[in-house]
Amino acid sequence: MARRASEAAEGRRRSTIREVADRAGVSVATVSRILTGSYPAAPSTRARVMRAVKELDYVANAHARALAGTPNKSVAIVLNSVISPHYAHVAQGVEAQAAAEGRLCLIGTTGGDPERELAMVKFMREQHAEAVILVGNVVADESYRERMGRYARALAAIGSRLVLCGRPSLGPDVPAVVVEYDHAGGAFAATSHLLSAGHRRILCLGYRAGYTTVEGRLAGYRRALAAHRVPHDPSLEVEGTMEWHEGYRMMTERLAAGARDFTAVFAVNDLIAGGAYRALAEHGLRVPHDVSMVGFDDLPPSLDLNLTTVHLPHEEVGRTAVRLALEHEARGGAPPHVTLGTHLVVRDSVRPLVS
Amino acid sequence: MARRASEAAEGRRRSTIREVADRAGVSVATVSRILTGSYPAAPSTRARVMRAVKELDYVANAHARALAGTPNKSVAIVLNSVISPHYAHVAQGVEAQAAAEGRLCLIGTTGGDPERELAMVKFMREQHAEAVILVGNVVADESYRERMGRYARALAAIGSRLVLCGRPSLGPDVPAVVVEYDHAGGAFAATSHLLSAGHRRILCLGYRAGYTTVEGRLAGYRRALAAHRVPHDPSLEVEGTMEWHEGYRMMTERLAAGARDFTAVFAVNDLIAGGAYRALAEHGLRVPHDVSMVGFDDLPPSLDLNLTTVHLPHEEVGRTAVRLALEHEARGGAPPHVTLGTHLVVRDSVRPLVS
DNA sequence: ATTATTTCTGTAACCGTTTTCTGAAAAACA
DNA sequence: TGTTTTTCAGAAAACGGTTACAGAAATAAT
Repeated sequence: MARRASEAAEGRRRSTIREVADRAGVSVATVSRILTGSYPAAPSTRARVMRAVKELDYVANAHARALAGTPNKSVAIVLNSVISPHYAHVAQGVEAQAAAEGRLCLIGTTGGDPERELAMVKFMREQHAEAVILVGNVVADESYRERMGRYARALAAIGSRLVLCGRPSLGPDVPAVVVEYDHAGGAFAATSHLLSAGHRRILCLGYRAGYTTVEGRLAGYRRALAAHRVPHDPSLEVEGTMEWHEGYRMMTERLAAGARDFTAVFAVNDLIAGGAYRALAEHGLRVPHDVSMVGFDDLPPSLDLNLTTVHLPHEEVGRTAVRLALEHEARGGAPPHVTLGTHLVVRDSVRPLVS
Repeated sequence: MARRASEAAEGRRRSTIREVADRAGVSVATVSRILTGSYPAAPSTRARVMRAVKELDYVANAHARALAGTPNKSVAIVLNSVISPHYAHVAQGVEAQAAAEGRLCLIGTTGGDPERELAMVKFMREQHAEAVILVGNVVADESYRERMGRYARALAAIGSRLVLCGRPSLGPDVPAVVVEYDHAGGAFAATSHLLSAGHRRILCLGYRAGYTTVEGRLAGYRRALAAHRVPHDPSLEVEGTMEWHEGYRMMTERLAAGARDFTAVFAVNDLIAGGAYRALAEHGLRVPHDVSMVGFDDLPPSLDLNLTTVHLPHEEVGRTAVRLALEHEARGGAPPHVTLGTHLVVRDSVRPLVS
């Protein structure tokens, strides 16, 4: 009994190409050639080899194969978490494009911790990933910037690529492909939409310093206000993270605090919008009848809430990241930097302000 | 110019342990020992080696390392798609547990195609994954069953594990770890909740033959009806896939077809519930005032809709899958089979029926 | 029947590590 | 100082494939 357990623990060796060769009565070279299809073999030999493969349930050792020449093509994606719908959609795009280009997809998460992200990049480099795709926000201090720069250059030196996805470049000395969204443009459009409906007191939910995507969205919000000559009121910008319960908290606190001093809400993402929506409902306030609202992301919750929101091409960003990285790997030159456009999806969460 | 491009295309070789050794004036063995920490080295030697490593930006080749002994610990997850929140949560659990146990996480998607799933399993076997975790539904015919059985046995023979996650066993001759949900139990609870509120005409949205999770949920629905001695009416079971727009379609068609012949809805998942919700709203019907509703999954949309639903421990399933697979790998014996419980989360989408 | 081709298969070097075995130098002891 | 023990570092053999090179067998050409 104990023996059986330890036997299982060790795990019997998997069969090797040599065993296949012996069983088929040929050399390992012949087996290799037949399996990789790199050279025509006599039909009878081929049949014998295939039979041996089947009988032994042989599969090649990807590590050995990678070592010997045929590189094991793969692409790595590193993100905060898989459960955030935004990241999930990007990951889906990456995976799809990677599969389409015959690449395996390695995945790792960081929980938003820059240290873990750096460790992941190093790890993926060991795995010989052809591209390491970093998705989403981090707060990047100088030490981070410098170390990530080293990694980027090291990757570039061996024909691999660092890709920054949905975040800005780290500077000219950090050779990385960048695929960004036009956060500011989207926020400008969303806020303008509210302003055009006559709203002037627009609550902005989800401000947070250091997070570049949020900062971009906030900038768009402010620019729109300025363009409509609406004075900027800092008290309308509420700080919080990009989660449902934070949206709920921010709105609940605001309503509890006293007078309702806004007629519309710009949420920096749909999750926040969802939480705020519920908080409003609990205070008997309805969207869009009592309060207008726009979100950002166009992820599933906005469909349920019938929310007007800014559409981001999540999957396309993932696909583009992979495509550009592999193209650039082949072509060389300066790493491309693209900004993908956004557009407003108008549903039914905004009403003209009647005063 | 052309030269520069081709130079980039080839990608200069990455530095090897030999180059580090030469630069530090020691042998490769010493470098290896210092880097793996497998043996104490003299401080001065150590310093020289570390400096060389830094200067060359050296990282070990994971493939060579795996080949030479230290196996490259990894766990593979294979799922239909990453964007489905359910799969995303499971994937998160898998990734978290894998990281906690010091494993890399390989990921692949199949789009629900059994052939692609089989190919993925083979592929992951080549990569020496310690566990291959299959998540979610497939329609399994006899040929699939037989081939997957072969793979499972081949994996078992080398001390690796096949894990079926959220789907039933393939039979006693297919050695696989199974981590299931109690779909029927959850559906029983959800339907009973509606029945206890006095509802008798309960629409079941999302029936689909061959999909085991759906079949389990449907069975629970029927069992609850039987337990309350409510006659079974097949016309109340509407066929559709598990997506938002399908929920919308099913409900829209139902309402367009004529009389409203139900007072409550049991959606086989929250996405369907969300779509149905919107369709109801467009017909001026409100949840829960006019129609009661329960969903299944307890994923984000249910929070936005304030939906009473069946909670599934998605992440826990992922974590359990990894944990059991690795434990079993170490211990041996018969592969474990666990069924994780569910519970009803009561929010505000059900009202007692007043007749 | 020879010779010249063509087609197929075997031998062996190599990919970049880890690790066992062994030897040299340094430290501890007498 | 000579001997024994301990520390540290090197040489070389794996690991499991691919592939350049060369040789044998089979076919085609003379």
